[in-house]
Amino acid sequence: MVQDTNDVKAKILGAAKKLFARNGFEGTTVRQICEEAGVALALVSYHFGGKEKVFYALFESSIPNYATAIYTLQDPEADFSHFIHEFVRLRQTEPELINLLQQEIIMQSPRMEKLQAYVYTLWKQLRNILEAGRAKGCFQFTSLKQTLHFIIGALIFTRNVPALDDLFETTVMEENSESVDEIAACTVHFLLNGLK
Amino acid sequence: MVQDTNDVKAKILGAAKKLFARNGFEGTTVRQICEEAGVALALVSYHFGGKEKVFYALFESSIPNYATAIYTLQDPEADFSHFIHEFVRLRQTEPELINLLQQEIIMQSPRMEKLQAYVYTLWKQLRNILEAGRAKGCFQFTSLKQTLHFIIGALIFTRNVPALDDLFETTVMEENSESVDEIAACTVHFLLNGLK
DNA sequence: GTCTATACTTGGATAGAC
DNA sequence: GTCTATCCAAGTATAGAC
Repeated sequence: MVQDTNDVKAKILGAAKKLFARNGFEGTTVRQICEEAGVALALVSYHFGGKEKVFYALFESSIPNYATAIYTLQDPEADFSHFIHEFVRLRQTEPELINLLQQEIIMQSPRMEKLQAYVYTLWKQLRNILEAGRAKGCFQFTSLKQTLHFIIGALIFTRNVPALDDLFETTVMEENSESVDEIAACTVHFLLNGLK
Repeated sequence: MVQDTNDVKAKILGAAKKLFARNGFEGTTVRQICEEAGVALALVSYHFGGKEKVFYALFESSIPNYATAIYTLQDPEADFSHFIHEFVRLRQTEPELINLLQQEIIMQSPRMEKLQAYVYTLWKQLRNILEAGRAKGCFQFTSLKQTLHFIIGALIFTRNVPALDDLFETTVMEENSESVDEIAACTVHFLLNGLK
């Protein structure tokens, strides 16, 4: 596989990531992707075998590398903090991908079937941490299901939401350009308190 | 306007709500809507003037009636609790609508422009409550922006997510069939702790 | 007001030249 | 490997009968 091939494939993936995140899978056309990527229409089919294959290729490259951390569950609070930090980092690194994933989850799209495996291991870790914490007495909550929904919802909800920007128009510049670690620390603090 | 007209319009709205929530605006066809509603293809255009008008009609009926509560901000904790209860009730009453709204928000769809007004008043209330609580010292948080994102994310994230159901397969039946008030109380508890 | 049939547009995928 | 031109399926909206 020569260099040019990788260039084109990467350009298509980049364009698709941007457009899928913004307009959804159905709302994005192959023509848009190719125009954004600056390549001919036929190349999506040639390199990937169709629009849907491009979609899956987006996740195959990024997500599996993420959920590799092993949690001992000896110190659930530390594990929780680590998990949140990792997720916030992923969300900052790949906002479009998280955005897209969120769409597919709430739509219960037919594509979720193949994405399920990635997502499951991710949230299974979180569930294990929560249960270990409850057993050890450092977390208190009545409904595991509700608690998981709170946390996942708070984590996955995209930060780049113009519809919310209006809410900050009159605010003093108190919190612009926060670093990943600051955001993660803030998130851990909020969620950990919720578990008391 | 005779009764039959309302019946057909209601059937179309019901079908559209269900399908939009599940497949998104772009992922839903007028043919699907009409088939689901059991009416002829032409009637969407006849009664509403097109697919997009059906979409807006869905929100015009439900959302404005919601955001009418007035908050005095004398007791931010009580206001917060009331706000959460109202939202949880809305989410339980109109899960498809919240689902759809969430999609449109995170996609930053072109339709959000017309929905913005509804959404803005809703979250402006929440923002006011948070700021009042911070001023009075009953809420502590560093970033208003992050905090709003946590709460909105936790609230708006759909509860009916098959992709998450697998996470509960081995759980004992600890928390099935929770009532609206139970869920709301649980939510208030979690989020209020996060604000300490 | 509701139906069937159809016009018109757009989308995904491919054929074939280079 | 990449392009242009084209095919075919599916979409929205409308015309016209009832």
